[in-house]
Amino acid sequence: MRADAARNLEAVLTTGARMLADDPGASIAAIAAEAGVDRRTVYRRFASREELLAAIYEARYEAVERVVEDARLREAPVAVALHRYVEGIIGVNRKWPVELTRLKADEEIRGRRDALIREVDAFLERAVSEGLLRADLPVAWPGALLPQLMHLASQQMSQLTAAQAADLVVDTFLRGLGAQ
Amino acid sequence: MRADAARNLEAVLTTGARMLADDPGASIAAIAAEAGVDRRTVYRRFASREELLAAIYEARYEAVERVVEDARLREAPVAVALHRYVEGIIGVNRKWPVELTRLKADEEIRGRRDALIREVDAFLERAVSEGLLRADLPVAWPGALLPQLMHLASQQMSQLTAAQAADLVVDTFLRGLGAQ
DNA sequence: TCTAAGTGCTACATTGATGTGACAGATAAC
DNA sequence: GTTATCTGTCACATCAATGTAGCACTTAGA
Repeated sequence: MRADAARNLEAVLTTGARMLADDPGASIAAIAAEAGVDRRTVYRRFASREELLAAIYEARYEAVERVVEDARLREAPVAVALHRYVEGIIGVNRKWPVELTRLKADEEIRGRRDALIREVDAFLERAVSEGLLRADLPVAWPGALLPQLMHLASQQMSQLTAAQAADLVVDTFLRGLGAQ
Repeated sequence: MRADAARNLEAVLTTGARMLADDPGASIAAIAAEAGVDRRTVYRRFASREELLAAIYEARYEAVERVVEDARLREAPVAVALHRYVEGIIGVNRKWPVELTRLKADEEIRGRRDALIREVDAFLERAVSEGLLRADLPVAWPGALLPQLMHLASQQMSQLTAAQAADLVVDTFLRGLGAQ
């Protein structure tokens, strides 16, 4: 692929992620314009809107999978792994802010998503069994809360670096906002 | 208004809130079908899609305002007011799960929204000054976190009553998920 | 029972987004 | 400088959703 074509492709993907996160109904024309290319150029790369979305999700998943791998959720000390995971995901959220839940579930993507969820769930169970997390709460709660916290910090605390935002998220996750 | 018309109107509003929360691009035809009425019936009540959305937002705002009022955020003991507020909002979230942020900001609605935010922010400041909340975190953080927590509990913990979900939210908000 | 209010249905015009075709011009890579 | 690649533009077909119209039918409320 020619270098300018690669640049345009990258611009379309990241711009698309940003705009679709803001408005899931954003048109391809609007995304193309914002990315500085013609609508037709997008259609040359992606046969349909569906395919563009899939490519964006794919890009995000790849980034998330790399973060999970680097965090070594199975072996590293839980506190260390947690912080590394959170910091990594905040970075991903900022580059690929697209919301995944409304995905029309390509079978293969769904499988990868489930695998990631299982990985993180297993990690959280380890955190409970090693005494980092409380054991007196609904099992689904930590796994649901953590992504929300990371999402929130990624968006609202945009003046913080990913590392600082991760400090805040981990601190909030473990200690809450109550005094003492 | 005739009683059956009022029933239909109510069904359109609540069904619309539910479907739009799930998919912001849901068509009026789909909402009408799900609510068990004809598309044309919706257009008789609301001149445009815009107006239907405004009516749904309006309904949600009214419910939120009632909750804020009942919680007596200015006078009641902070711990009591917090729990009452959280429980009330979780109830509202469940009846009117629509996401407000993407609203096209009718001027009057925007004003009411800002007033609500100010009210809650002032309450959270009081909670800090009375020693319920930590003072060593970014000021915007608690105000951003609390709605997310309530949203999460409303959706994910659907098996809990509003009161139980509020217990969970308040406990998480104040203590976090860390052991000890 | 009567009547006005409300609804469902069929049909139609309009708009905006999607997706495709052909071609001339630009530019990265050699 | 040459060439294969990539792009922008004009044009067109299609499709789904929005919004409107008239008419026959149903039903709540007196």
